[in-house]
Amino acid sequence: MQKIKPTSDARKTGTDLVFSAIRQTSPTPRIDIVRITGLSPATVTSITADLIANGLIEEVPAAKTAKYQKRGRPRVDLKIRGAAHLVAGVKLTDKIVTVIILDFDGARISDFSLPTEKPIHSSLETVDLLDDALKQALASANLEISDISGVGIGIPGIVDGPSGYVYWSPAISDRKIFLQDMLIERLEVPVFLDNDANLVAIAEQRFGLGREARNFIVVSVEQGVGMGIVIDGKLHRGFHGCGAELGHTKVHLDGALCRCGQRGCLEAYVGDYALLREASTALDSLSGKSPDVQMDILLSEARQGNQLAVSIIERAGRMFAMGLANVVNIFAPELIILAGERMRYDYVYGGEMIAEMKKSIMQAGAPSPEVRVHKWGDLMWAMGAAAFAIDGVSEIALKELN
Amino acid sequence: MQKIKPTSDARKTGTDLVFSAIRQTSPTPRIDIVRITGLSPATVTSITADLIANGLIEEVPAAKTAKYQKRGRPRVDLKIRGAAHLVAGVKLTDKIVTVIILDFDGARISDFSLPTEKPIHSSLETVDLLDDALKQALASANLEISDISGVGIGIPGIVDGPSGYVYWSPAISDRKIFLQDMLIERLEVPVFLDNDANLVAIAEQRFGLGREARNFIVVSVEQGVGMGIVIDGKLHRGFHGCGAELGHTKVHLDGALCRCGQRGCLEAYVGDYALLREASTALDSLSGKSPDVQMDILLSEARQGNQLAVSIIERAGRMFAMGLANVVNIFAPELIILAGERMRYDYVYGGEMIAEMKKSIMQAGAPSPEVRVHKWGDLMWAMGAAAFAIDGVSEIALKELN
DNA sequence: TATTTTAATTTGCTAATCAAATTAAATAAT
DNA sequence: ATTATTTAATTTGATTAGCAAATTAAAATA
Repeated sequence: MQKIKPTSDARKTGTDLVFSAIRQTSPTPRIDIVRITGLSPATVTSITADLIANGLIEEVPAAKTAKYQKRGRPRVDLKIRGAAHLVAGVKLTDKIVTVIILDFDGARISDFSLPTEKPIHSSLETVDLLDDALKQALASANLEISDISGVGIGIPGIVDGPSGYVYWSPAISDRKIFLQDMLIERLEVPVFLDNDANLVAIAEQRFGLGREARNFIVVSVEQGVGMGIVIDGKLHRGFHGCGAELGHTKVHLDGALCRCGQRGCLEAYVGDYALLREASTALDSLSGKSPDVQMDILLSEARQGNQLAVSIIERAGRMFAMGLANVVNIFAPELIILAGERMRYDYVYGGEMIAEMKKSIMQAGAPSPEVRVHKWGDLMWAMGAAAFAIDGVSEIALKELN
Repeated sequence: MQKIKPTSDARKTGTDLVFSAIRQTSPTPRIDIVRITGLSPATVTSITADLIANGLIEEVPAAKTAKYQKRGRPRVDLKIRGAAHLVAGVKLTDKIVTVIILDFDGARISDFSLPTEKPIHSSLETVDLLDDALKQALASANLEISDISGVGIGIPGIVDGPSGYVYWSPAISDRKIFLQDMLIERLEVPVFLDNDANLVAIAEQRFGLGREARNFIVVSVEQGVGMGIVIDGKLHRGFHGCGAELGHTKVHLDGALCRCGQRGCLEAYVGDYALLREASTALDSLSGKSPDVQMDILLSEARQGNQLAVSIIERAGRMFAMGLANVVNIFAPELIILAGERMRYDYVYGGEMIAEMKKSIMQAGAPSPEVRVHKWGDLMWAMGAAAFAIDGVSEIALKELN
């Protein structure tokens, strides 16, 4: 006759609910938490007291900008207690290792970067490299490894996030490595590893434009085209844990050759090397220059109206629109975030591309997603890694909270 | 100091957990439910007693095929009590309305179909038509509408499942209609409306190949190409509630014209009309025949080795593979179910297509999804609608369980 | 100074759930 | 046949997450 509730692991406890509500709306009074979580005021009082006692959150006596509160007992805002933990976020690319140190509330403590000596390292060298970069970053901020509660690491390639297993990465010479385990052993702190594009999505969710959306995708362009998918507030990684491969989505049957060996991949039309491949046969001015310079030339030629350059860029934009439209047709997010640091990818982020994409969505009256461009600074990727670490550390902290 | 759990709506209560565990593993003893749900034996006893008392489940004294149980008190299997409720599933197409009646356990009670007089109806006529078909189906099984606890209805087009709002359907002349509300008013039973492809996915999840998977996609081919996505055991509908549009995924920039008005849609390469469009310019034998007959001719020509027919079919298969690979690259499901009734779509379901698709997935060592073909009978679509109704009725029943 | 208003806390209870002990129903061992 | 063993299910008694209702807190307004 009696009714029953479970204590199963997957389900969120009240404490988790409250904590993530606070994290989402940062300085927020208890009544708002009541509204967000649906818990009773009594319960919220009890839980928040517990969290404060454990140092995970704190009251900020300064009430919020008066706003709609005219009279009555003033609200007391709650926020994540930054001092509770420090985390590091590390981004590995072929050229540079970037490290950022954030407090538990996401405030930047310091950042650091270290150029790599060569583009590809073995897994052992990678561990050395990351260890080295982290230690230097800590030293420059007068910190020690023991001050850090967790390290998030984003690397390009095919990575199984939950297990920290790397199938393949363009920055690492060997394949199928348990990189997370190797790093945990070396660094002696909790390490959270994932594909870099996934981590950018987490950064958008925590600190960026994804704070209010529960279903969105983040497309990030660096060398390749990366994508992170957030469904129902949760990063979707697919069953093998590796997330999505927008760059290797096919946009043309038997199309252009991609560096992955397949044909017709989106990346083979919009990646730097793909553009230069076309441009080099048409623009003499490129010969002998480095790829970066070549790209600059191509883009400035296009801006100045060189028809050839324009047509190359335009086609890339249209292909990109097509790839994006496919994601929308399949997934129907409420929001698409185009996140990136480089202004030079104008052709990708431009209004024309977005218009083209919207034209390619099967609509028949259903609302189409909002598209927003987020031009982060160059620490975007490391921020994502750090955000991931904060998530991981939070989980541990809440579990230990007993 | 005290720890707190929520009663929020979204979260599953123990009763929900137990009920869905039983539904998934059908005749199953209590200890297995203990293992599946993680609840304690005491709790399972209590909850199942409650469910039995309310008539939603029942004990089946005949123990399971002895198997691994050597001695000890014999297990008592539990299953959904079929007699608890009856539901109807209705599938609307331009040619026919199919109705199936299932009991609460998914056993077929009867089925019925009614050809439509014209391919497109107004929304009011559609309500009449569905009402009529349902009533006739009930009559033929000696049932009345009051015997039915819910009706699931699958229609093609852009449908917001949760709200039962139809943006557009090829079978209905007017747009933007609150069809579910209209039907509830007319039929006076709970009505659950959704896109037909989504409902096939639910059927696979409940009765078919998706019973053991938590992340899978179901691709169903009828006139168009439909897809249902199940993520984490839940149907993914996207934020506008309309599910995925695989058929209007773009596989060619500025490609073939689709009946949706856009260019390069997958459907414009693999749909019947697309194949016939090509074939009619090349195969004289087609002229003057009806589309169905034309398709039969085309396919039999291809089987007999007519190179022209073969090349048309082959290209469609490759395009299909490309569209499917894109879904895999984006979603990474563990299982792809190709569900359909018609043998004639061999070219779609064939091993070559699957091989082609697997070649087009970005892998680098990550496991690729299993592909399974499920050739249902012609009641597949109605079964899906009925499965959806069972879900809906279950939810209501559990909520009322006080 | 009293009243109103809103936020937060306290108090006391309810119900979901579990741990541990017990009973049930079978097989295996003596 | 009787007893021991094994596994399934139930009962008993406690625990605790969470709520409703009452209370206190801290402000603005009358």
